[in-house]
Amino acid sequence: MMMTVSELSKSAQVTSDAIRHYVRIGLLNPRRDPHNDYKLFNGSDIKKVKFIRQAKGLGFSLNDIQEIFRHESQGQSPCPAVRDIICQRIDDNRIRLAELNALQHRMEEALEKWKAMPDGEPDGDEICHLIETVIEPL
Amino acid sequence: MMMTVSELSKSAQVTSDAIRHYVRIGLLNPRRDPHNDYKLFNGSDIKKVKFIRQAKGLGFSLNDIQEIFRHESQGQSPCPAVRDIICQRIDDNRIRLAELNALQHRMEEALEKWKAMPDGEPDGDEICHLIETVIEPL
DNA sequence: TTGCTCCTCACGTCACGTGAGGTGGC
DNA sequence: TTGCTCCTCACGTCACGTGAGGTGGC
Repeated sequence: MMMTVSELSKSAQVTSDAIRHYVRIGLLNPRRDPHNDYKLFNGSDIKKVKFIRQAKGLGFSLNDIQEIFRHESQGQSPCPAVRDIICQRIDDNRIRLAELNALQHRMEEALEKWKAMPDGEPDGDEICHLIETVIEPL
Repeated sequence: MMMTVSELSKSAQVTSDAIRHYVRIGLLNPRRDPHNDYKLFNGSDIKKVKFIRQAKGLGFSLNDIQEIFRHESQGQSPCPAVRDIICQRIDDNRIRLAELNALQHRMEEALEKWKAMPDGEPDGDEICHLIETVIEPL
């Protein structure tokens, strides 16, 4: 049951370009049709791509996933690394969320403040008074 | 009052690499010392870099800022474009925040669930049962 | 011959950071 | 000569998307 790029992409619900990308970086290693050099995937590749989707949905990067696959191919349990990585991603994302929330507040406050302000014409002194009147985040 | 890269970077509170990057993409156009080819900035460049910092803090990209500078150099008010851009960024960021919040919940739920689960050894069937037992986001 | 899918480069994205290799002034 | 700052490439980051130019099978 060998399949081509587009067949795999349909089975696993990702784009063909994503599949090609995964091959490029070594996440998938399909055999080749000796006649036309087409990539040939098997059932294990479907499982891998579905796994990639799940792991990405949990915040794992393709590099993280590479490492999980390496553990597996060496007969080691990836689970300890997986627990470590997700803890790191949770912390990272908490910081990211705080930053983006702060940004959202700054943007909304600015927009509100600007409602009462006219557009300014360039006067050689200010670049854009709307932006320059906003209090700095730091 | 001409200044070098590092002098400007100190006055404007950004790294020298950032200054060099802004020159590279044309946000700044310093004169050159004919003797040693050093970049020479003036007072207007300090104002520009400070403006860049403020605009970035409000969610504007360097491309957005390029456009604001273009308006200004053509004697047009950048304000209408600035209002449009920030509305777009507010909407974009709202979506991004919702995504990252959902991701945070998924990650925290997974970590919680995994506390009651043992590490698994590779069995040729599963890649990592921790990840594979998590419900998919879609 | 026409369509469809497949292939491989190679560049673009965003805002820098980071070597590598070399220069001018004290 | 030694240190310090400056300079210009040019690559790396993250996960693909997007042409460009070409091939095999119906």
